Amino acid sequence: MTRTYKSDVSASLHELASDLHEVGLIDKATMRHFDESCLTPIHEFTAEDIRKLREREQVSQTIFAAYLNVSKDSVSQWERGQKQPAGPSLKLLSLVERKGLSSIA
Amino acid sequence: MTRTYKSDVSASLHELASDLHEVGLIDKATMRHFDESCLTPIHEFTAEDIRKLREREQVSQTIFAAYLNVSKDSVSQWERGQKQPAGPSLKLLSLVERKGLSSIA
DNA sequence: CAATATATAGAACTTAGTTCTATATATCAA
DNA sequence: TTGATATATAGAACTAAGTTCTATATATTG
Repeated sequence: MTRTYKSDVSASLHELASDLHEVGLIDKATMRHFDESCLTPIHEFTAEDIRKLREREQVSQTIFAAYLNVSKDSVSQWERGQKQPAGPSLKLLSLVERKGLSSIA
Repeated sequence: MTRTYKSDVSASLHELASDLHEVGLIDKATMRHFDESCLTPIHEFTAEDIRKLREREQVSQTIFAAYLNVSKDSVSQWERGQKQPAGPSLKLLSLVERKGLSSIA
């Protein structure tokens, strides 16, 4: 199964870098840049994007909201372009986009 | 590797329930209750909890913040009890707690 | 010494996220 | 048919999360 390959590699790489850091072979700045370069870049989501994403996962706004731990009204507002998801919400939407709803169950 | 077993099961179960729903064998209400019962319950995090969690992952506030897609100041405020993480932030903290930082890379 | 990483502290600001009510359909069971 | 529920839109009002900024302090590193 290749589905979790990426995160396992990330975990291993981080552990290696972390160990190298502890032993003093790489400094904190390098460690920081390493970590940040590992992070999947996060993009904006249009109202349309969000609705498509939710429909791809075949769930109602209520269920989608429950997965993200936000209110159903928030999801509704996102999909109508009345509110823009920010910070941590964008992160969760990115995770769902890349790894599916069940990855954040 | 057992690390992703849980989410694979979740995915499969959701797909099965989803198919049963499409075929009309279970209604939307049941589908909703099914999905919500699948979600890992989310609890509050004290300032201490968050600091411990971050230290377990061996990263600075800055890096931790980058993973969650929040500002470093927010993490600092959480750890000092000045602000309480809410909704989507709590969800991300729960994911990190259960599956590790790399699971949300 | 100078520069950077890390973390605390506090203040001011913006707006995301919540909650509430109302409206409208569709589905489903009695 | 009727009543109850699921789903979704709409708008208003409120709270506080999250952001950004500045200042301070310490430790580390070139």
